[in-house]
Amino acid sequence: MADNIEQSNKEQAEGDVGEITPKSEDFSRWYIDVVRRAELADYTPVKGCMVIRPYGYGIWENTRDRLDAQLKATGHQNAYFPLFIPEGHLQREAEHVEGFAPEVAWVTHGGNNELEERLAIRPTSEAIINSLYSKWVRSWRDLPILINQWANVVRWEKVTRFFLRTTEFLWQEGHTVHATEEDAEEETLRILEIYRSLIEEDLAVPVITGLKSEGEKFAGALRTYTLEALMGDGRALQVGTSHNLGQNFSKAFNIRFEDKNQELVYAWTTSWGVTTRLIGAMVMTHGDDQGLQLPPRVAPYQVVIVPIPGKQFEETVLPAARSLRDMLATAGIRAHLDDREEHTPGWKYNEWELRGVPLRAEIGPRDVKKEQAVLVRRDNREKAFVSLETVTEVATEILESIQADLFERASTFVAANTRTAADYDSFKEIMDGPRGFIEAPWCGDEANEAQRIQEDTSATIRCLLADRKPDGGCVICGKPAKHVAIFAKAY
RNA sequence: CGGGGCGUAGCGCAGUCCGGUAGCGCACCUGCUUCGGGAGCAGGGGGUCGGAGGUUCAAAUCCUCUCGCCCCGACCA
Repeated sequence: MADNIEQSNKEQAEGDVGEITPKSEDFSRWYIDVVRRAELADYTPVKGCMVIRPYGYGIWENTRDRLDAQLKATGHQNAYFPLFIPEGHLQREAEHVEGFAPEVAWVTHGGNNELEERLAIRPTSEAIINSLYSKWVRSWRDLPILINQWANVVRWEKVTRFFLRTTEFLWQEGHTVHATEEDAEEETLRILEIYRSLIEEDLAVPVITGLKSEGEKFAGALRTYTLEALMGDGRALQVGTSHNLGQNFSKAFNIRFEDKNQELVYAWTTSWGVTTRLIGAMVMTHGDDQGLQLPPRVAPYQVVIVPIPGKQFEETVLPAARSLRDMLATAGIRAHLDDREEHTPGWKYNEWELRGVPLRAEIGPRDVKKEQAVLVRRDNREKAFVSLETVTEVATEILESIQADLFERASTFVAANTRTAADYDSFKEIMDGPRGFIEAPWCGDEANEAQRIQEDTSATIRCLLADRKPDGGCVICGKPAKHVAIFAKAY
């Protein structure tokens, strides 16, 4: 007993570093520790709902701005639809209601009066948006309609986790209407590619893209395309979906138009979304035992400047640090000067590494004399002494290099954890061991085979590789395979 | 929603078995000295022990109920 107390006192005496559980010891705890210590999010008095704190929200704003620009560039416009959906509207598409029913939150009263018709708090907006589209679409000349909405949605989840699954979350949802099936399919794939570039190039999170199986597709969709990322604990995380809804919703909501042949026909619709879950994916992909690691393109601060105190601090070092900040800002770099007097430089180094700032600039009395700054990378701690004359160019280059290296490192991990399984025994062995992605041929039998594999191994079909032809028999039953599937245990 | 664990100062915990005026480290406040990898000394402030009932002269501690969080399983971005 005395030993335990001594032990715990010793650990405490070593400082705050121990506040983050090592990644290898307990991945889930590590994730929660990083999210809280980096001040991305915190718990609230509302069960299942988190607050996204300014630093975390800054990441979301940068992510959002990048995606928004891409959507605008491809002809989409933003709009805003009601938070409430009348119950009758939600029920118009049968599969859709059934899919979402268990997780809808209902408004039953306005003030003290019970409502005649309950209002759903949107779990997604197909129902409300498509009902309006039916008013707006008359002629082929009205198409396509390309609308996106940035909004919050609510899904009554039983188990929640910061960013990955919360009762309320932020997202964008695009809803488009097209004249032909080909146009709708083209839109669905165009968005998939925009998502891929956002997630891989801006968030530096590698993904596998593909088609959802019938059992996993969006409720009411004809086809669902997905982007799947692999987390450090060997589990897959769906980070975006793009749905070709076919004519299911246009029929349910009566979206018809007169085509060039003067025929009244149903339109083709799509919907697609990414959420604040992207932040969780990024944390888990790049973080380490020191804490968070942010890709420069979405980091709220790309460079943090830590001035080193000494004699004549106010007269020499501090002005130099301010001027460095201004130079970086002028060059378009998001730079933050940490001029707090209550912390030592060493403390600040640790703090900003924990918060994932990609690049640190130190400037002290010696640097002022030499007219230089010291640049230190968060990812590998590589140090560079750089003349103030070229510091913005060098910093820009290093940030680009960090962006590329983060993606590279993550890709190496995914490649090392993507395995093929020739037979069911080796499949089970992988899922018992390191998990990760398993690529294997699959016969397409949902009811029996896909369920069996989940019961046996807890893996599910994450996606079907659209451009790959299977050779050999189904990994589960041995019957002729129809698809090459990616299996994994999902979040 | 089932199984397990945890709620004591901002954070991490001890104290609970065996009831008796709530403690430690870090953080915070004041002052001085410091500052190139989580500074030192001195002084100081802060807690309805998750919540509600109950037992008792007396409850963080015992009993009942309840809420929240975490982990593992079944459903979802």
